[in-house]
Amino acid sequence: MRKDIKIVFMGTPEFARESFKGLYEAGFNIVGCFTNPDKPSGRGMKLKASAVKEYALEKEIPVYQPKKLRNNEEVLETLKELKPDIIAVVAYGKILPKEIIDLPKYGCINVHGSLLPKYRGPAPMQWSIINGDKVTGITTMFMDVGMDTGDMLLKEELVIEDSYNLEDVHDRLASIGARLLVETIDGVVDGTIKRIVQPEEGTYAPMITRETTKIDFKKNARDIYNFVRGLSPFPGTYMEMENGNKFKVFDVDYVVDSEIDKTVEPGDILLMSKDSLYIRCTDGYIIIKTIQPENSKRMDIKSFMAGNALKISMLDKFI
RNA sequence: CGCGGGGUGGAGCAGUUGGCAGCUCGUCGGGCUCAUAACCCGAAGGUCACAAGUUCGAGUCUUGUCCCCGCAA
Repeated sequence: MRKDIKIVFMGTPEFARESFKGLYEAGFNIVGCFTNPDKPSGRGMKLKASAVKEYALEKEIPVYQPKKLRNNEEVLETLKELKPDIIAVVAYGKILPKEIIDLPKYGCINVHGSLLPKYRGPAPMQWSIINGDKVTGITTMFMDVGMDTGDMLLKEELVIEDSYNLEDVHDRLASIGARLLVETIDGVVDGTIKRIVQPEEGTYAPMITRETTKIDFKKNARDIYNFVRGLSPFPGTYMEMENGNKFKVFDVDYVVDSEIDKTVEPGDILLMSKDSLYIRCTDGYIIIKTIQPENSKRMDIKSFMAGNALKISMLDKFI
């Protein structure tokens, strides 16, 4: 009976909340949840609770928000008192020390947003889209002390449609993850699941930083397209003009054109009209569809060109 | 009191040292005839967020209030 299985859940953002919700609705006995401390965010820097905390409060599950886990006696004591059979970890944002990993009877189970051993690390979904992968998925695994290197349990693939952006992939993987986590725990408890050792070699998906979200027009059209959708709608990408103006870009189309005017260089404006803006890249051009000027909100290109056309001229160049 | 931007006709914006409220688009009507991004003419539509103040006169200056947004997390 699921009700007899005591679970401690650890997670922070929305992606984790889906799994949390999945476990709760599946009827497991969730005895507590760990999530990152409330952080100042939004306008006015007011403290904001994580998505997981909000859900926990709603379901009246005890919440713990330690700043650190390593060498933290209090956390260890708390966990020993909770006596979890399983600790389920989804996008928690902290590395678990060995003494916690070894604590639960059945171990610690993690949901990861890629087909391991590809894309270990913090941003698997983003990089799989950016790299133009056709397929990604969810892997559940037993945690070990490494970064997403534990023994794998269940996998499920997701086809990345050409039209998907990060939000599409994120939402789909979040719900697959929730379902797979429940299946995994069922399987681990009744012993019907077998663990698969990961190959040593894998790839790593590093954190996305602000600096890595700039569009480089010296790349191919298809790569830029993947780059933009892999980072939309959050955190978004941006393009920068020679004069320092920056524009966030959330949605683009692309055209590969070998006949393209060679007098126009990558980064140059190929064409602008009342409702369009085409920018040259290496093997074609990028059609801007959704844009956001600095200090303004995002808008479709038509609205943008209606009011901001004077701020951009054909002579401007994106760098 | 984290930093910053803004509230002007349906949308996006401009509005200089305070002096009749504009632009691009859309809408409606008409013409042309079909335009490799952009055809032409005309019309409707605004208590310039709200309140008070300074002034002969405030979208524009001062003060207060409400609302919205970006960065950063």
